[in-house]
Amino acid sequence: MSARQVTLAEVAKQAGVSLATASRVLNGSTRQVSEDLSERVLRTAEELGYVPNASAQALARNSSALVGLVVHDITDPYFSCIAAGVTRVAEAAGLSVVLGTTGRRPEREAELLSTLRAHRARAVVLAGSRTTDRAAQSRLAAEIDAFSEQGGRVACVSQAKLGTDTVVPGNRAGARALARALAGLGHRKFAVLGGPSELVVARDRLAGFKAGLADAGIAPPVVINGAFTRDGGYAAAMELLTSKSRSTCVFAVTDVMAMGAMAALRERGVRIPEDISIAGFDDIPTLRDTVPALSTVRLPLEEMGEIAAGLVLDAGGDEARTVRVAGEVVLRASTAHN
Amino acid sequence: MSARQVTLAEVAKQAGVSLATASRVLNGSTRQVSEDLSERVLRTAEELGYVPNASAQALARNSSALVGLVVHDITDPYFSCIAAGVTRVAEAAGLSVVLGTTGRRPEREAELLSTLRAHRARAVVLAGSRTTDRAAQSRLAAEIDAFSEQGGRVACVSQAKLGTDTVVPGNRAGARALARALAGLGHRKFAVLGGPSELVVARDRLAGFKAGLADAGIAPPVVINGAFTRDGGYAAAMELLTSKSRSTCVFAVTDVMAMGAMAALRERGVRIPEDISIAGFDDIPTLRDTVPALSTVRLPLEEMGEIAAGLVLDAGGDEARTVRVAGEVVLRASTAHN
DNA sequence: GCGTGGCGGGAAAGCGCTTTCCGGCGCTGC
DNA sequence: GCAGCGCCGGAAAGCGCTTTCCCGCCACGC
Repeated sequence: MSARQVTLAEVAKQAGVSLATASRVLNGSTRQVSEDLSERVLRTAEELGYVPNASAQALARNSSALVGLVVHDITDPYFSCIAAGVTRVAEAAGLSVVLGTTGRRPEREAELLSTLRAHRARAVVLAGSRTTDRAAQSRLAAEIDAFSEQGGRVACVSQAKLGTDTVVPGNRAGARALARALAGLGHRKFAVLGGPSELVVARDRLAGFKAGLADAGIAPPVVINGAFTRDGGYAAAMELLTSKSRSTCVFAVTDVMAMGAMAALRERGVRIPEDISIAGFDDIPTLRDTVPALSTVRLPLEEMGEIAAGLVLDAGGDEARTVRVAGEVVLRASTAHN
Repeated sequence: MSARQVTLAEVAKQAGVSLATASRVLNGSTRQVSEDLSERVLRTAEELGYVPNASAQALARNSSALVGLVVHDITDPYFSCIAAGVTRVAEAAGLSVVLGTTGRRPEREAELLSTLRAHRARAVVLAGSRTTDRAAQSRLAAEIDAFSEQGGRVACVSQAKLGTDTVVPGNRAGARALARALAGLGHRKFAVLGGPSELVVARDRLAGFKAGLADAGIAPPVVINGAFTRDGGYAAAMELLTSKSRSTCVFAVTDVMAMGAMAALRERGVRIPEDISIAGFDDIPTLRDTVPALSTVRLPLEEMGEIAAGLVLDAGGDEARTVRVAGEVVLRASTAHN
């Protein structure tokens, strides 16, 4: 084992050309190489099974074929959808995706960025939710600066960051429209299962929802915060049930939380939507077949990943670009007239 | 922008030591460095914000801090769970995961492996399902050889491959046990929604299920093949419905397919489990809250990812190791007595 | 006929690290 | 008191590639 790798030098020697020529042929350069030399090199490379050493190329070019992707939890369908979009675009561009997961610890984001910088990643997509944790934020900001100084681009999904390209889903507007739609069904008493208050996404959705209720002249909702996960939704719903507030409609700021909440409600014998209506946010594809079908705000998650990757890959100016994607209210069986 | 990166040389100069010493301090070497020099280097590195150039290290060491992970579709919860396990272990070991997706095209697997080889990835976990496509298989086999020759380790999940470490879920045994359990509920007429016949996983599960039915003295099931996806399950179930076979119980070889199948049945007004029972395989966590709760065979997916990563990261002997993980039959509300 | 340019090939200088090898120094053991 | 050894620091040789620079060659213009 460990038969050493075929190098460019070997190919060049075998083909009877110089290193420079071989390099020019095998890796697009601006310089031309004559037809016959070129063909000879190509053939030799093929015969020898030459595979360029990406580290060496990265070192020589000071830029690698890697693009980073940072998510909280790849298991969460929200992130895996975005990841699918990012990888599709990156792979189409001949780049490899390096996946980093934070496990929802804010400080990991900066660490991962630093690693990515060490690898001279060409670009990185930050899909995590922005927190309001000051220390983590400023450490992250510093890393983002360092990363772009070094020549890499960074794009964020759903979090506007200092001078980075951004894909911004209509969290506020979507939640607001949802609130109005639910009010249109006749509901007057609402509860919101919110995410942790330091997550900006959670806050935006909550704020939008409140605004929508206000639009309809409805009293502010009861708000219960929980983790941004299935279990968080479950716990929040349990808390809601014991709180004796008599809401007729619950908005969970995330489809995944809504799933947990529905489980809790069912467990307690609360019927959906007869006893209580429930809506989520994201429209996770994997969850579309659940019963009752979940009312939600559809976000084109994979597309958002593609857009982010697109932004980060075509160099663009120095200008930070922002692409807004709208959420679309989708009312299904989990919400009924009141 | 593009303020050049701080290099080891700068740190060394600033700290007044040689390159060698700085390298020894900053990146664990066997050689000792005196207390005061060591501390000086560390401090200088910190002040300057030194981050080692991973490409250069990889080149010099001829081995990178990258481990590959190849899946068909990161959006599929089966794969995202495995991915979570792999990344957890890899990140804990200070390595970065590069994620490759095949989009279920068999030939992509070899391509990705080749890219990974170019990057001198230390190891790779192949989580895709093995196909019986001869050409793709032999191309893949060649790449696996090349990869390990070059010093990288490769592990497969659910597909025994030439001399690679493997994590083998009990597909056959699990499906067999499931069949017996369902027979125990009194069912006598079964249908199986199988995956594409060239996928070994699909075939194993089907074979195991048949064996289980045989154990119980039950006639072979009607088999309908479809894609290994939600839509595949939907289509297969539709076909089943039009086929007029009067099965009382359906086994979809995958939870995701089962979800599609349930959607199809519901659409046609078939009640689950009153009119027909249905079971899946995998026990996808995201799908555990669906109604009716899906009977299935539980596989510890994240753990499988962890095991695979563990195998591939601790060097081990030349021996190819195989770890079997058992599936556990979980009967829930989607299957009823007949 | 000779100067001028353009073109394609090759030599060689890096890119930022790791690691081998060498040399100096302070000990130990006789 | 000195040979010998272990220890630690530094010089320098790569690792495999890209790219600059130079050089020879040919076509062309006067």
